[in-house]
Amino acid sequence: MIGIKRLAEHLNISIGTVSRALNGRPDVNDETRRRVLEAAAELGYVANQSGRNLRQGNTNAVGFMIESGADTAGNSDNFFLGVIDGVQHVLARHDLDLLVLPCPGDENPSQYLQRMVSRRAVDAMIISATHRVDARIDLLTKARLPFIALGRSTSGGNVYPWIDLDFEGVANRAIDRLVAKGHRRIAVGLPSNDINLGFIFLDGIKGALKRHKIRFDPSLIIRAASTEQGGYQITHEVLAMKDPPTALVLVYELMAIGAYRRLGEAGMTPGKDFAVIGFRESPLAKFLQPALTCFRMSLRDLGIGLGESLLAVMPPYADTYPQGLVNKIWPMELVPGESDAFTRKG
Amino acid sequence: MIGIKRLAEHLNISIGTVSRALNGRPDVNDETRRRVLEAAAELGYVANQSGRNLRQGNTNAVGFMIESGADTAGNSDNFFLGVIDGVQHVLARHDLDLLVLPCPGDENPSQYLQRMVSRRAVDAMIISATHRVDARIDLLTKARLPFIALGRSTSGGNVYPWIDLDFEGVANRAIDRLVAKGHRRIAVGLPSNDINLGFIFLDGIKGALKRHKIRFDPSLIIRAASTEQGGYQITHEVLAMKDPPTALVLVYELMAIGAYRRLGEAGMTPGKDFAVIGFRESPLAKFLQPALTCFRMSLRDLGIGLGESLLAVMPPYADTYPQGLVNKIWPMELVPGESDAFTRKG
DNA sequence: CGGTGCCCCGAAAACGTTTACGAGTCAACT
DNA sequence: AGTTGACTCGTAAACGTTTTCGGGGCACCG
Repeated sequence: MIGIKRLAEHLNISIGTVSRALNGRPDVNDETRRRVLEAAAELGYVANQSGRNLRQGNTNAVGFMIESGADTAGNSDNFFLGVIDGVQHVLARHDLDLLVLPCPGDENPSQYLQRMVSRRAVDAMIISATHRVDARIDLLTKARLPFIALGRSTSGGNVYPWIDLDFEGVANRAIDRLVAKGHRRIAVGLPSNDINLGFIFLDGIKGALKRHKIRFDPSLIIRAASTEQGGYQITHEVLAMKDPPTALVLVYELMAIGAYRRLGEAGMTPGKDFAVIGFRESPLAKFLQPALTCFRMSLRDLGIGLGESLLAVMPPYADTYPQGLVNKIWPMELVPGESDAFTRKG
Repeated sequence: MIGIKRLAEHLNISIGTVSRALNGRPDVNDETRRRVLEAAAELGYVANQSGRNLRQGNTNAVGFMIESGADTAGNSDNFFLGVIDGVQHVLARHDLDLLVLPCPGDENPSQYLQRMVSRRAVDAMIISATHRVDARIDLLTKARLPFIALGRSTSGGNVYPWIDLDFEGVANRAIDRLVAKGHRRIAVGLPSNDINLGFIFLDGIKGALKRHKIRFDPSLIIRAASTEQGGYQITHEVLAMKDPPTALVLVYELMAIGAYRRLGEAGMTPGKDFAVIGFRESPLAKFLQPALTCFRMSLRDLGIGLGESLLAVMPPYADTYPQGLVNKIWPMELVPGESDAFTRKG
C-alpha cells in the first residue's frame, strides 16, 4: 500500500536517495541507508513491481511454460513440480521469481507463448516438451528473449539452448540388456504425438539394433498415448501379433503400468514370460511388482541444470555462469529390476 | 517492440485516441477504430503490461499458489493441471491470465505469498491445500486481495471464500458401505501433516461411526505421508495389530497403491481378505487390480467452480457472477469397485 | 586562497499506458 | 441565428520506480 514517495517524505529525504539506498547503490551514506532500510521494514514497504518493470524494462521473473492439457505429461508423479523446485533454487540466488505459465489445452501453444512474450511479463522463458518442429523456438529467437528448452527440436537449426534427457543412452542400454539375454524381437512403445523425444528415442533404438546386427522391423514400433491406457493398448497389440516379440521397451513409465496390467490379463508375468523395460524411475514405478527395470535421474538436479543454463544465456547473469552449460545431454542411471529378468532361450 | 507512441505517429493520430480505440471505448469513430486495429495487427503491437498495470493499478492476472515440494501433493495424476485447465477456461472469458506461483519447498508458504502479493503481480489469488490454521488466509484478507481457497480452514473465522471437496460425504458413504458388509473395525489412513482435509475427513468418519453406534477407536487412525510409501506403511501397521481391523479407508488414492502392495506381500487380496476404499478416482487407481472402490469428480469442473467463485469476489466481475458460489462443498460420486467386495462374516 | 576531487544528495526526466478534461465540429432544434 | 447536445479527438497528468545530471559541502593540496 505504501510507496517510495510516502517512505521518502516520512524520512524527509528525496525519493531518489531512498531508491538508491534500497537498491544498494554505493553513493549513499551508510547512516542514511540504515535509516531507510529500517523505515522500509517498519512500514512494510515493498517495491511496486509494475513501476520498476516499466522503468528498467525487465521483470525479474522467468516463465516456465507447460501445457495444462494433462495427457501430454505422461509422467506418473508430478514431474514438473520436481523440476520447478530445482529451477527456483537457482533463480532465488538472483532474486528472480518463477512464474509457471500453463497453456490451456484448447489454445495453440505458440499463440499462447506469443501473448506471454509480448506482454513482457517475463525476462526469459523455459519451454518443455519440445516437438519435432516447434514454432516456439523460432518465435523466441525472433523475439530475442533468452530461453532454454527442455528437449531438442529440429527447429531453430538446433543451435538454440537446450537440455535434453539421454534418450540415446537409455535406448542403447535397454537394447544391450535385452540382447544380452537373448532377445531378438524387441517391441518399442512410443508416444503417438510428434513430441521429439519419440523420434530421438527411436533413433537410439535403431542404432543399437544395427550395432547388434539385428534387422529393424518397423512393425514392432507401436505408438499410443503416453498414459497407462496407452501402455495397455501397446501391449495388447504386441500380444496379438502373429510373430510376437519377447520384450518391450517403453518411453514413459506410465505405459509400463498399463503393460503390466495387460500382461496380467494374459496370464503372463513381466520378467518371467515377457521382458519389459520402462523409462523413468518414479515413486509409482517402484511399486510395480515385479520391480521395473528403468532409469533414474534427479528431477531437482535437472531443474538446477535448467536454471543455470538459462542464466548463462541471460545477459545480466551470463558472466557468472559458464557458457558450456548451454547444450547438455542429461545422463540417466540404470536401475536394474526384475521386469526383464526373463532370459530367452535361443 | 513497438509501443503505442509509434503506433500513433504511424497513423497521425494522438496516442489517447489509439488507446481508446484499442480498449473499445465508445467515444471513437468507427472508421478510426478500424484503422487503429488494422495497424496494430499489422505492426504486431501489443500493450506493454507493465505500463498498463502501473496506470490502472491492476494486472489482469490471477495467481494460483501451489507448493513445489512434491510430497504434499498426494495425487497420482497431475491433479493441479486438471484443475488449472478449468480455471483458465473461466478466466479466459475475461481476458485474465493465470500465473501459477510455486512456493519453493524450502521457503515458508506465508512469506512467499506475502512477497507475491505485495509485488502486486496479480489481482487475485487461488490458494490450495489449506492447513488447519493457515496464515495465508489472514494475510490475504488483511491485504484486501480477492482470493478463494481450495479447502476449508479454521483461520479467518471460516468466513472467507472457499470451495472444498465433500470429505464428510465420502467418509460417510465409505463407512456405510463397509458397515453394510459387516465390518465393525475399520482403520483410517490420514496424512501426517496438518493439512485440514485430514481433520475434516476424520470428523466425517467419527460421525458415521456414531450413527452406526460403533465405538470410535483412536488406535485405528493411522497417519503417514500422503504417498504410496505412506499407504504401504499404514497397511503394514494395520496388519501388525493384535486385533487387526478388516477394512481400511484411505484419504489419498496414492496410499491405496501402497496398501495393495503390502497386502500382496502378506498374501492377501484386496476385496477378498481385506477391504480397501480409496479416495479419488484417477487414471492410475483405475488400473489397480482388483478395481479400487473410490470417488469420482471432474477436475476441470472443479477448476471452473473455483474460477467462477473467484470472479464472484473480484469487484470488477462480481456483478456477473452469483454470490452464492462463494462457499461450496464439492460433491463426489461413488465409483464402486471390487476392493471392498469382501463381506465380513459376523 | 584558489583549485581539485570526493561524498552525498535533490531535482527531474523517463518508461508506456490510461483517462479526465476540454475543445472543436456539426447537426438539430428552438 | 443562437443554443444545445452528440460525437470525436488532442492535451496532459498520473501511476511508482530508476537513473542521469548537477550541485553543495568538505577536505586536501598546491
